[in-house]
Amino acid sequence: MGRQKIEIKKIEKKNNLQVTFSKRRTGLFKKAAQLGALCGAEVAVIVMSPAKNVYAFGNPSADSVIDRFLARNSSASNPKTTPSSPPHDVLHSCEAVGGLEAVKEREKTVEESKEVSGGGFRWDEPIDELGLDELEQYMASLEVLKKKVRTRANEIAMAKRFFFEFLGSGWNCNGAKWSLRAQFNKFCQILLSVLQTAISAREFTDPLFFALDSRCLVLS
Amino acid sequence: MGRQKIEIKKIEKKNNLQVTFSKRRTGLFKKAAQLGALCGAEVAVIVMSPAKNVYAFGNPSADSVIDRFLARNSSASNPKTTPSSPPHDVLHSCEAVGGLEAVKEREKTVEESKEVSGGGFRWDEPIDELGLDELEQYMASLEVLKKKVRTRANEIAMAKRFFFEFLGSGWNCNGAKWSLRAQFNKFCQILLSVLQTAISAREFTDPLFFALDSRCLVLS
DNA sequence: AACTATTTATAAGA
DNA sequence: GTCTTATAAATAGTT
Repeated sequence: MGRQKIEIKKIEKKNNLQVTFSKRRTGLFKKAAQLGALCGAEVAVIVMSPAKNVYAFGNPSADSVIDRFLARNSSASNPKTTPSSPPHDVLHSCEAVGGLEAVKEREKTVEESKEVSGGGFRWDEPIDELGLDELEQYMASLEVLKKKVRTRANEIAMAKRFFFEFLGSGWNCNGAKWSLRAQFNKFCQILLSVLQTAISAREFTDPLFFALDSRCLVLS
Repeated sequence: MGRQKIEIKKIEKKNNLQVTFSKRRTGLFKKAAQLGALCGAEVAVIVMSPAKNVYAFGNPSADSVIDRFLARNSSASNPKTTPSSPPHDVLHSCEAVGGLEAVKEREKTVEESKEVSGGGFRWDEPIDELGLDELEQYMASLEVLKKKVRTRANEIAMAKRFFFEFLGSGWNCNGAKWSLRAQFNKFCQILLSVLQTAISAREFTDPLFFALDSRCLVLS
């Protein structure tokens, strides 16, 4: 929102970063204050700069809000987060989000990206019976997948970095078995992080969640 | 910022309030995500509606930022609770740091909830050198984690189903090795689906994506 | 849940 | 840091 549009990615010029950090931190606090004033909501915002300076805003106070937040998260009863939404509601909401055309469009896109991303690698193939040779083949297909992902034209920046960070490490190790385990470990980390971030970042009325949800039902 | 200017004071019409709360909460989270992405800052935002529903955003996670915030505040250094020159409406609701006892109490709570989530299972522990016995132990801890997740109070409906679908299958198989591979395979499927769905379903200006993005950089 | 007229935030420049 | 200004982004009211 200024003289020109900027991409939302890490600002490289340190001078710019400092200025933007200040301006946007101020803006964020202002928005938080307005939300509190307009809606009678309790709000806490904590910001740590890259240099680890801490800034906080709270209405009525950061502490009180954090206090309640933590209390709620460790208490036994939590009305908002009780597991009560039936699958049928979920499906309904999912469809309502985009409309039928949008859903079909999305399905097409998913199909396409499956084909492009897959690179001949069968994600759903059982690997329990594979020997070492086959495991090496398995890893080779992952290599192909890696290349395909690398060249996929419409891969957006985020997904790209996500994949590249993952694919770029732990690949050139000694044995397939080692890689498998290492990869398993890494997947655990990543998935857990994805979930934690998602849980803390979004409402559960979010389309993405419904999509994930039905996806998982299919996968299970 | 709309059809007409509004005063920043409590909205009386309940219908309006609900709508504005939703819109502005979303906007606030988005701003927070952008600040995190642009400046590499850690950000946590907690919002409680008048009806006491809790919404949180965190980069890398609300808990981690709160954790650091409390740690810093209890170590007697001076946090910059009030940034250099905020507008008056912000200033008056910026707050001073709370008492030491309350902080310690909270830290305990944080530790507890960490333990509950982890179930004694170390996600970041290398598993490359483990023998079969240890793998069985490994799986046993996953069983514990499974139980803990099952009973964790603040697990929301979606995340619960997501986890349960995953944890509920392929668990009671013959050997740890089989399970490892099966789990790896399943993780591949799920993660890929998560990404594909996310990629096709959402804009990349979405807060979740920024959150995921910085998360991944940390993980790599 | 979309749309759009406006207001507000802010990127770049002084 | 401050102030200014052109532009991008958020959003109040509307359908």
